[in-house]
Amino acid sequence: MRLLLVEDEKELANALMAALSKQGIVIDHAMRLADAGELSRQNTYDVILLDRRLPDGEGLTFIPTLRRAAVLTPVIVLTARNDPKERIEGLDGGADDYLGKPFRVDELMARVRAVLRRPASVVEALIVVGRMTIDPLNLTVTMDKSPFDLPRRELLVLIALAKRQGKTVLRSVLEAAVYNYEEEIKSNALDAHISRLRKRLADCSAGVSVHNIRGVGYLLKDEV
Amino acid sequence: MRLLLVEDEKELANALMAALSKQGIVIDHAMRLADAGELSRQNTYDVILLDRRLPDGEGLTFIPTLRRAAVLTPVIVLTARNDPKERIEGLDGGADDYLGKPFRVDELMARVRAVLRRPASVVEALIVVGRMTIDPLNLTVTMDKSPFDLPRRELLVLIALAKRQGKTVLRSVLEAAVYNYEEEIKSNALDAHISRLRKRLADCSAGVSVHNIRGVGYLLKDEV
DNA sequence: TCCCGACAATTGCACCAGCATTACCGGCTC
DNA sequence: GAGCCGGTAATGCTGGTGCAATTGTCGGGA
Repeated sequence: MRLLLVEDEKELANALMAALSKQGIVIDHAMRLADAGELSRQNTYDVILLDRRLPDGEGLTFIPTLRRAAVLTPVIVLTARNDPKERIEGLDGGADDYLGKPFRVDELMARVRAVLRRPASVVEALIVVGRMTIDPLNLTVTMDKSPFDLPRRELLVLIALAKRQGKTVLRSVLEAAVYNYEEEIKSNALDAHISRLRKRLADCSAGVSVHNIRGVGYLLKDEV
Repeated sequence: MRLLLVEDEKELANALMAALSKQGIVIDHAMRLADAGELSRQNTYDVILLDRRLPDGEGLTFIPTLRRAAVLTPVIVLTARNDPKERIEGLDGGADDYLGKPFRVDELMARVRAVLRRPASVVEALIVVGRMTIDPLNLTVTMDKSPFDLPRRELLVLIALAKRQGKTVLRSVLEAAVYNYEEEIKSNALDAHISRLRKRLADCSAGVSVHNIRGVGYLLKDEV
């Protein structure tokens, strides 16, 4: 097994490397995000262990970078920043697991094993629907090849719907897609976005429409 | 999303159910392992939340039981037993995640989402009957490959029947499939749903029909 | 064969949760 | 301060669902 450790505290890193290599695990060690990026381009890892506080930035930003490069390796975030809010940020930032420091090496190993049990995740490609092409990674939409700008929240709704194009998306999933779990939604903000999005799509005759499944959620459909 | 909560502390269970059902999540609640087993046989869940200390045994033993029955639903263990040793036991026991009590509901939700991000159980069987294809996991029905929308309760009836296609489904089982075990039914609500479902299936000439076995239950049959 | 009681099917009705739309307004940016 | 974005709330609307009354069907016993 090959593992990438992104961690700037030398002591911890060395301890980990000592412990893990005893178990036959190959470890590459990066102290900075830049190095980590380089390494991950050159090698294929089974797991990435990622510290959040790094000399050249917040570790979490590394996850989107990876995914954009179609690297699906599971990421476990290791960090002292371990209150619930931070953990939620981490998980929703794309981490597969989140482990607060200090931790025991054998717990870490257990989590590594748990993460590896999971089947690999999918790559997200471009989604074509109606006259639109949607890039969920770069958060862009083009319409007949020319850029199509949307307000941020409407964009997020559209992307969430497009990702499961033709299938119903639960209302709660949409909410999760549009809102940080901190900012809770009062009132019908989501409905308002849907309504505005619909109007916009209709105005441009985008070739798609948003349908409602009462009591369940919404779905995006190609128009016939 | 459908979720099985296995937890014997009523207070916690109620709080969770209140919070989660607001997010459009359907929750079934079991207080004992035995009930959990029964429920998991009758339904397909997206996630299982599992307490360890249960009146009829250690919760962890439930995981092998599930896997042996080829149920791949991810399991998140919730428990007060939260020292590292216990956590390792949990994760190596097959849990996909492990969350110590007390926890915040939004952290739980974040972990649920993290676990669901993997498109794991795509393996789930689709049920084909007549011109319809029924996906009991996503609660969707397609008819000749185009989506076929049904009211929620009728959908649940149809799925329950389809799962035992050609075999009789007890009236009581149907009721359990459609209603939370809390909300009891007065009158003949179930009959009404059956009636409406029949009408709808006939109108679309779906190629299936719902038969009654007097005094016992109903069954779904391919039309000849 | 007919009758009767029990169970099942159907349908109209009424209620209300959930949805759609729109106007308004505060905040942010340029 | 003009304009866009986005959250809130008021309003009207719709469709799903529970209920009950009515009608239909089955099957056993006289």
